[in-house]
Amino acid sequence: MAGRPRQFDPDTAVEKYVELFWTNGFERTSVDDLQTAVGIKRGSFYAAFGDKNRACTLALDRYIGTNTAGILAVLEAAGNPVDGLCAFLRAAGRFMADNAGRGCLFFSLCSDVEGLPEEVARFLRQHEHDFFARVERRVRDAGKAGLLPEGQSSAAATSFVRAVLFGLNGMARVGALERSILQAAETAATAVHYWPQMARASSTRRGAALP
Amino acid sequence: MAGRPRQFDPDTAVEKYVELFWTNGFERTSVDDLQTAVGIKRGSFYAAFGDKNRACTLALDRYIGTNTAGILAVLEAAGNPVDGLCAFLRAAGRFMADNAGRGCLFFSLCSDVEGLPEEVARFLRQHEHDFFARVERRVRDAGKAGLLPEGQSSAAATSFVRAVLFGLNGMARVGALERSILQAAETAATAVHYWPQMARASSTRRGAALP
DNA sequence: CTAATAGTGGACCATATAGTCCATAATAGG
DNA sequence: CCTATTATGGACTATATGGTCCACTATTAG
Repeated sequence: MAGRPRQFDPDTAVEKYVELFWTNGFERTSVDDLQTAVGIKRGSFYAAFGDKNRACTLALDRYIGTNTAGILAVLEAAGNPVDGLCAFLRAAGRFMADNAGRGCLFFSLCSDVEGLPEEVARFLRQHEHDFFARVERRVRDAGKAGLLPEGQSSAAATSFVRAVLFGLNGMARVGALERSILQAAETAATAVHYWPQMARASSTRRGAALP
Repeated sequence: MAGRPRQFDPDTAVEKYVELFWTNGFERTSVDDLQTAVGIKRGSFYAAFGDKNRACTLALDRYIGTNTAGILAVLEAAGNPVDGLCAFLRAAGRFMADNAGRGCLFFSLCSDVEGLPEEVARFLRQHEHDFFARVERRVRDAGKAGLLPEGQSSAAATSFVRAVLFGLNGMARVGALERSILQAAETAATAVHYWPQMARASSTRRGAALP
């Protein structure tokens, strides 16, 4: 097969795209930005990547393969599921603190999924589902070991973890201090650690029962 | 003072702006949307509101005066600070669950503050600061009563609450189930309830100490 | 050397956007 | 009634955007 060889490396291009989408979000990253970051022109960009949505999806995929996968590895590394969850929350805190101002590309795009093109949105929803399925697996293990708050489903406990992760991301994005982010993660981890000692409902509770 | 009378009510216009910015965010709400929602033309819009940034700030101010203030009232209503914090978290959960897909206008804009025009960003930062100052006041009260996790600063505990709130918002925006959001809030509230019984560091901890 | 193939630059297009301008219309005070 | 004053419609501008097109160029297989 003949043809003129590409004059840029699509792989390192995607790396730059990760950076752009991460720092500026989907809408505020223009095709122009994508071109100039790689030093190519429109023709080359569209030939290589199809369109902005695909470029974003590729960037996301790359991002997940590096950063997100790394955090999930922490979740699954520890022998004890509760230790895994705690280490996971702390690692997430560390990560968010290290990315003050922008947080996590994956969670940030997820938080804005309603406003994204369907193609990107589908990709995100799929991966968000998979991500928390892995969290829930770990939480279920904790449940089998009797380490969840009394009477609480693993779905409920997973929801808490999900909220904390989205929350740490939000904090990073509002520009919270590194220390605040780490403290929040730490407090969440401590709570998880104490799950086995928590009863589900307290006498002062107001809300209705939640299975 | 003479002059042609306005043919629309700026107050109800702002109400519609709240709805628009809340549902679509800042960028995805165009000046055109703002016009047509009120049934006015460009001249009238700019004469009445100045520009898009001011319209957004007005909408935010209105939103805070109704929704945000309402939630803060829950925080401060209960006699016991811990009960206040728990009720506050549950109320936030309820609110987010009731606003699946869009969450809270205030927190959502905060989470995107880096990408907003400076005028709006300043307004947001100011109010975010005030908001959590009020939370922290309540947390400090809890601290005085010895109700924080052992050795944990009120700043740290406040950060946790902050993360949970941003997290509930994120969950609402990813389209989490109503039940998941409520469960997350409930689990967080339970954790707060158990603060007095938590020691700060556990033997299995890894992270460095955080004052 | 030649032809088929694939990449490149950059002009071009349609559309959307925030914001300006101004002639016209509707008031209230004199 | 007249005039100063304010609001209105809507044309207009400048700019940015995602995306298409195509003549041109650099390859390699034969």
